[in-house]
Amino acid sequence: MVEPAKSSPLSELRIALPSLPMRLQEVGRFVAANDYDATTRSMRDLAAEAGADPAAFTRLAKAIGYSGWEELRAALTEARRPSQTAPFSGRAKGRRHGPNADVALVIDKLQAEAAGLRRIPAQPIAEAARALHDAKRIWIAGYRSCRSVAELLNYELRLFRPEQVQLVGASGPDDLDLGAFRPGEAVIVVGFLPYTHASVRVAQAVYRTGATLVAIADSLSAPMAEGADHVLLFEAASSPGFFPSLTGAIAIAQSLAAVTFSLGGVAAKKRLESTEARLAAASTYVPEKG
Amino acid sequence: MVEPAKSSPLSELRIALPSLPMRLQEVGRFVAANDYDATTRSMRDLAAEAGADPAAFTRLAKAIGYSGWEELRAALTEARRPSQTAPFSGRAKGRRHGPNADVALVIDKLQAEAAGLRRIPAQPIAEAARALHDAKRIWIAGYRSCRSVAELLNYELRLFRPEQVQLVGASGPDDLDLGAFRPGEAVIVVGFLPYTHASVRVAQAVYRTGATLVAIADSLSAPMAEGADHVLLFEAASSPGFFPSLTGAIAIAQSLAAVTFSLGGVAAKKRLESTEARLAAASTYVPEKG
DNA sequence: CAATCCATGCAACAAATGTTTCATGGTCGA
DNA sequence: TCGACCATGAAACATTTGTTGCATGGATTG
Repeated sequence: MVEPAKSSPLSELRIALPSLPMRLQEVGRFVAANDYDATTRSMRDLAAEAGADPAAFTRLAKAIGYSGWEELRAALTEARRPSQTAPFSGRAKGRRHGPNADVALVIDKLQAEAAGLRRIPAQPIAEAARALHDAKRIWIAGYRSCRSVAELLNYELRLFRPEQVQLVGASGPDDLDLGAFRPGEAVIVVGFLPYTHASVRVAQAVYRTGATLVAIADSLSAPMAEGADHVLLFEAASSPGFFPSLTGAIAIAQSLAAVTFSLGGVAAKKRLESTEARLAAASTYVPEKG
Repeated sequence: MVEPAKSSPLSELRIALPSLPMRLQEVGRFVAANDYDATTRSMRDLAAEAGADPAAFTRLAKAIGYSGWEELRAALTEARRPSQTAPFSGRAKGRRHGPNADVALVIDKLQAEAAGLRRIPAQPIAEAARALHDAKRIWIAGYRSCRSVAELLNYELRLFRPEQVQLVGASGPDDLDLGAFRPGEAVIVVGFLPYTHASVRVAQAVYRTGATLVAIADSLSAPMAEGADHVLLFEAASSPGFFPSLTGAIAIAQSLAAVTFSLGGVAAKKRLESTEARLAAASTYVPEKG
């Protein structure tokens, strides 16, 4: 038999799963679903919880190419090892090539992003959320790669404030919306270096019209951050790679939405529930299986 | 003696550390620094690596108030369990009101997201990137809140592979694209609970057509993950709040793009540079000052 | 200086672990 | 229908696990 290219034990398991005997499939699914317990608890413990025979675990491991459960579990624990102390990162740093160089790159990147998240100031987010809560209407603008952030924010806010949240440029050219800002409304602009002209134009329009400006940016000196009422900073360049990191911006956006929702109290909750009910009625989602 | 408030076993360990015998301090520091290995490997193994006596571990555990090493390890294991709420969210939940409640919510959320990022397995991402690199064409699908992830991925990949990357449903109804998948092409599907019918349909179409399926999902048992060639897992429910977290998915998407780019070598680099040059010529961006 | 205490390594212990073997029951093909 | 085959559970196996008792050696105290 030709040995397939080595990969994550979990995916090995998953691809071999359909061709296995029924009981081993059950056990295999259990392992895949509880892989953390698989690495930490004992075989007999797992067997008891899965309602299966201990021997089934050994057999499963052998069926997918390991010498036994012990070896499978060792592979799982290595695969689950947190990125900060990853097995190869130390060695791989010496030689920047080879099969592990890619893994090292991913590990570095995730590690840097996690560190960047911890440096995001929390207080400004809470304050901005209050501003959003008080706003009669919320506009959201973001261009190019920042558009994903803007759309996410738009999506989540609309879940519980559907009529009052709107993407800039959603229903026509941006310029039409730029004149529609009013005092008492809030405008969120997302952007980082290099800054698009479009986002700067939005910021200037907000300034002119007297609306409240919330900037999500990578620097205090960003064009859309100047004169903003709330500036929420994240680190776009903190991680290796060739694109600015957006994880910080996404985390800010989601925190912002979460706090705004929590400020909304029972009214927001009711709104969210009715939205969810409508989506369920339209059978947008696959029903959960027991 | 008054028992201090129960907290993480690691912090219990740290505060008790200075008052311990020298050898137990060594061992304690070793455990604190390698707590992942402490939960997965055996006491004797750790002793060998730390250059200490196995018994020292039992003694250490007893010295800080546990019945033995086994109980200490169980506590460490529980503390490390993924998908749990942030360590100090318990405290924040106590006082859910007051002016700082919002800030606490944000801090909890960011902290949890950062922890979640570290638990993302790196290896599958590197493998999936290789699959993308080898693919003749790349399709990307994501619906509702996951659309932002899909669009970001689409944006970044198109920076250096413009003709070969495409959003499913970008140029018409989804159904047209579903029949266009071919073997040798790759399709990325992003989704988490609750899963949309649309994303599942895409996954099924991929399966039918023999293309390579890369799933970015929150669970191995997600409908689009079954039968996928690569499954990239993130924790959507790891952070407090009312909405699944997308930071993990974004981080995965960006890592995926970064590695794929790095695999592309000089050709990808040239492509990226020419794209940037075109954007600059169209004066999309505000020129940098200073 | 002597007596004591305590930290520390070693070795033996019982318990629990992963593995293997064997008997059983079911399924498929001739 | 019979035979071969395989999946499956129960029990026995050797190994490894965490623990504890004991001897040693250095530090502390009177």
